[in-house]
Amino acid sequence: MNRLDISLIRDLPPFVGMEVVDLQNILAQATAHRHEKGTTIFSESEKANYFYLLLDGHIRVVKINQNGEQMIARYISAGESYGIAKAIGRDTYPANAVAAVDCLSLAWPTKIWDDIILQHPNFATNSYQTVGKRLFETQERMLELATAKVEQRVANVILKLANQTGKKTEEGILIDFPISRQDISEMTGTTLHTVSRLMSAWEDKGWVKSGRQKIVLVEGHKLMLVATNAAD
Amino acid sequence: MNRLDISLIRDLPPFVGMEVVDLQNILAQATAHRHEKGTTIFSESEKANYFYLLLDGHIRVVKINQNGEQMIARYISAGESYGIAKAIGRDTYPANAVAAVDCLSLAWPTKIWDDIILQHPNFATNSYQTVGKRLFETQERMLELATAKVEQRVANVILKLANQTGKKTEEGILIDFPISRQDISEMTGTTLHTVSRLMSAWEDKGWVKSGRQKIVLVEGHKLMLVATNAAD
DNA sequence: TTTGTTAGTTGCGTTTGCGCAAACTGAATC
DNA sequence: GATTCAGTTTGCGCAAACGCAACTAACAAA
Repeated sequence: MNRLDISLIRDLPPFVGMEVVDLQNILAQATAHRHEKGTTIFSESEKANYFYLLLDGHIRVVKINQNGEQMIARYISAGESYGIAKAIGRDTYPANAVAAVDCLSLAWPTKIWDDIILQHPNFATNSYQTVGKRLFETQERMLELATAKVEQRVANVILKLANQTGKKTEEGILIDFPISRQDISEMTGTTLHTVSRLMSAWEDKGWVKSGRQKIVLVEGHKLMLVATNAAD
Repeated sequence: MNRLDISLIRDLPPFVGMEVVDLQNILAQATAHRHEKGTTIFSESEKANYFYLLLDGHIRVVKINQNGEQMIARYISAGESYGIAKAIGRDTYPANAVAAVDCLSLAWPTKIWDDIILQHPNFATNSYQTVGKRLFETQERMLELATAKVEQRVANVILKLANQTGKKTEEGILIDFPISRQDISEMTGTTLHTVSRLMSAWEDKGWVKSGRQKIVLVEGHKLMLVATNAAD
């Protein structure tokens, strides 16, 4: 196994302020994993043997119901930890994780979680904060799902994605990983058809440019108006 | 101020296995609060000066959007802690808490949170587990909101409430606090009209008995079929 | 007892968004 | 270059659920 360099993690939130020795110690227990685009990294209710830190790529966190209908709970971006079942007092994963593109992660055995938490209070604090933030965001999304119209929800999701993972280009802000109409629909609780219709309409107005699994946000403020219910 | 008796909390999950001295110490720092039905205990984004343990009653956790539309995020039952902003790495409350009936709580100043966590690992574990469970449940509800029909969602909510807070009576299982059609609609992302229509239909079939802010579940298995999409 | 208030019911028309189906497009593969 | 396939677009009809409005029922306060 290769020696991993502490520069990989040194500047990430969970590790700031840690001694070099500690970082080396933590890294020594990690293994690097490559996940090909489309691969399932872990599944819901599976035994949580590892917890992960995403170094590069994008991961889709997905919940599936009995009928096979699914919803994208969130996207994980580089620098974020995931699969941290222990942080939520579980020993199984609460959802499925799928690589949205080719990904690179560090993985630690879950059995060393307690040690790490104990020895690195900063890491602990950060983990619980992450969980807290996710709970808060999920509640916000639920409120939106319950009160906002499809149009607003779709506009909102595009704005959020552009904000989080957007790359400036000549045309506008490009969402930096392949994302389909189906994906958007699974984030907003609607159908790909409805998403397609909405996006076509916005494209006609010049607010977005989009193609196959590609979305470029051109006039963010216009979508903002849609998201905040400009109808009234 | 009255001396509080450790029997109040001794048997609750966060405190099991704690020494009597520790319990007394913790209790000595708590104050008892009475919250009249309908009172707002705290509001979203308000500074989290206290965290609470509900001794008696039921609390509604509510999120409100810009248009004043609201959604009930969850109900807190006796024995549960709430307002534990620190456990999710915040210093403001993430939602509003309203007493659904007259309530009795213990309150601790948030500034002693870190001490308690440090000195009582069991309390810490339990808190994080609580947060984790709430995250999981919220995600499940979001999935349901996104994929299930109104009818199923309403059926599900009634079943859950009956399960969690149900009291056996001659007629069936009574949901043990006043709950209106409006409340149900705010838990399921629909309107009180639709809830009323559904409940009337179920009442006609004899599956539930309901009145003013009262719901009795008569034939749970029938509602179960509705909840799990018996349509197909 | 009367009056006011809050909760619940129900009919009717409307709208949003779904479901189905068919066609189209661009990228990858052979 | 032909073929295949996944992703996308779009038309059309329909149903679920909403919104409005009017009315009724239960409870509380005067």
